[in-house]
Amino acid sequence: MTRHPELPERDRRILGVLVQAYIEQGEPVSSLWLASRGFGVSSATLRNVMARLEEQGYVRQPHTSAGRVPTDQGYRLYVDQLLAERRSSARPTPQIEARLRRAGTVGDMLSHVSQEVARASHQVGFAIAPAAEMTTLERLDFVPLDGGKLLVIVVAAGGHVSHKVVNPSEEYGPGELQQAANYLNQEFKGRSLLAVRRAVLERLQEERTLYDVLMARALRLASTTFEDIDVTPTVFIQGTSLMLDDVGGEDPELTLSTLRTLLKMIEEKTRLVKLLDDYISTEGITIVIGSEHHAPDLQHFSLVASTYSDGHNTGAVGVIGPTRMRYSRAINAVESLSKAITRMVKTNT
Amino acid sequence: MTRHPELPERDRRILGVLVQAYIEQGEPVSSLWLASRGFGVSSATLRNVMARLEEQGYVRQPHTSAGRVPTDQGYRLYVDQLLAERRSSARPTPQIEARLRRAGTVGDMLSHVSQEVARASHQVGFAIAPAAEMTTLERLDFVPLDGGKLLVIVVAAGGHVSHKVVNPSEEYGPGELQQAANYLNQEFKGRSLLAVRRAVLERLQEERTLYDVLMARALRLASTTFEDIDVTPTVFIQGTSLMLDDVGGEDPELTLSTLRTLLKMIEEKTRLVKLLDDYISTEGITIVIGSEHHAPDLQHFSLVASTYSDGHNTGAVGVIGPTRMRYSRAINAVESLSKAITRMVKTNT
DNA sequence: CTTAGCACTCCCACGGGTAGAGTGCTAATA
DNA sequence: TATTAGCACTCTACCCGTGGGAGTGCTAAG
Repeated sequence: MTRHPELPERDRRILGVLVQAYIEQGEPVSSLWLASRGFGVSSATLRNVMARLEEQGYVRQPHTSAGRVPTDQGYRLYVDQLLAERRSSARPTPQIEARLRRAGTVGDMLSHVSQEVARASHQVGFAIAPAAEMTTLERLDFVPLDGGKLLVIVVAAGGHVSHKVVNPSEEYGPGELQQAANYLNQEFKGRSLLAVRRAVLERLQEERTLYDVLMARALRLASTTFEDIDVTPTVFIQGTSLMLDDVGGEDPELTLSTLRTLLKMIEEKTRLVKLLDDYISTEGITIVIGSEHHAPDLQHFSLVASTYSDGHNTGAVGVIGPTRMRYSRAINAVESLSKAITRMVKTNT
Repeated sequence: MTRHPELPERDRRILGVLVQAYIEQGEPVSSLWLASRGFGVSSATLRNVMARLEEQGYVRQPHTSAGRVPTDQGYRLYVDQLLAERRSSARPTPQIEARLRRAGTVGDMLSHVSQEVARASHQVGFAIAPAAEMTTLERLDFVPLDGGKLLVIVVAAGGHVSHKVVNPSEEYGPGELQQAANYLNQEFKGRSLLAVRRAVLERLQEERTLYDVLMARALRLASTTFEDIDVTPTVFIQGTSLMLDDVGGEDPELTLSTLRTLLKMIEEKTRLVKLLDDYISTEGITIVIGSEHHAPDLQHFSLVASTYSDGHNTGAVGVIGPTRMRYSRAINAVESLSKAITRMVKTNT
């Protein structure tokens, strides 16, 4: 966890204070200011330390006669330190959980989660539902619509519901639809949607299927249903208006155009999902800072996220904000919400 | 439609050109510039006209020695003129409609619609689904979950699906759930959700209900289901990143903080819905410009919206942007998309 | 009613000059 | 060897005055 073993203890502490101060005040931190923070050394000494830190890439100067500002590497050390110290300070979640419990559906709950994590962290917050393809089938239903179309309702474990309209090539009577649903439910309940899809296709190939016309028709219906079962998980995002609070402010890095790219990414949520798929393989909190991102348009933003699991599938909660973000607050928010979700889905399932 | 009858024809034409120019260029329009636009009069005359227009409140000067800028009242006359001229220039929608047709569910389609209207108008676009309470019940389903909870799936006419988890006070066996669903479907299919809710409550009061225990239990279940059937329609919004394009620009009215309030409203979509409920009683295109809004935080924004209908219920499509918006483009976008939806839901139902 | 001419007003971009903050360096000190 | 006081240096941000220029309103003539 703790990289940077070469850095002397005192330098590290000073860097910590510096980063913290910059995060809070948004202005380059001067040696004089640091001296007033009770290190027991003079500003001159701190200047020496800062020069060293700069050489090593932890801080930089906006211009010659200005204080120091953390680099992404500096932030990195800071959050590593933060994470190392925290250990078990994992706050529970008092009344927020009650609010979540009131949500009717998983979707509702996650929508609230994204809102809460945004509020708590003062950043853009998001919550991602587990990928539908991995959840297990609970029940399948067909509802006939006008014009030969069918509404298919798929209920997955845990109360996830998805639906779509299909336009089958054959005609089905109402009774037959009922039968088909019964047959498919009986046959495939409890399997993952992905597995169902595979099984349906396999069985359609088998010879003996040919003898049972009804079954064959049911299977064909199922295959149209599952052919593109949504691979993109649902994403909830809240707090975008909070972004603008930072922009006018002190941070000159945070221009309108960078913000725009972030907003854009938020709109096409699929990108966010891909992003997280890349990073979040590990359990627990994941933090990606500024230039640590692969994508160049995220250079000025940091991500704090955590996975959650309902036993079978994993989703994610997190926040996105400027690199100069209150990491401790963000980490707390993300962790507590992620724990809250885990508890919710466990009791819910 | 055309208010402002007192304004002479020529003045009106000049105002039109002025507004158009300001919308496109974003800079105060000078008498000299107008003179170059072939009115056959000199700049001095135009100065006289502009002075008159200013007296009447159609334009104003940012400062003494600057050109004129339209006021909200000026924009109003401009769009009224625009709408009056348009008449039947209603463009159809060529390949966009094809894209919409690919959408699986109504929700998907509206999501695309909001995207398309945003793209076409270069503004924030939105699409609102008809209020669920007014659609008619097609089918009701209960799916038992763990822990005594129930997943209720409500299918409304046109393929709208909503679902929620309820925690009934009584226990229900799987067979009974099936029975209850059958009973309720048979009894209430085809009525509006609001009517169903009323009918359920009424019937619960009736004496004879007491004799049929199963029926009573079914009705109690239904009443928990419908007690808070979602009154807030679904809203889809896209194009928020486009907002930021304008902000850095020429328009000094458009500050970050006003933008923030707009973003906030977009996030709590309910406000948008209320707003539209207020304005959109009428059929056809509705336009609200700047200070015509009741809410003070919308003073700098304009709304261009249109309702659509599937025969029973009405939803809305529209865009929101700065008062200095390309109204003609916005109107075209909104109208064509609204027509497209209408056609879609008609063929879909 | 239109128009040429003209004086007037106000914005804005430019430049210089200065105060102040903060640094790096050097030399002295523990 | 690490710390510190002192000092010169650098850069920014701000203030202020100033001139050019754009655009107007007004007046008087057509």
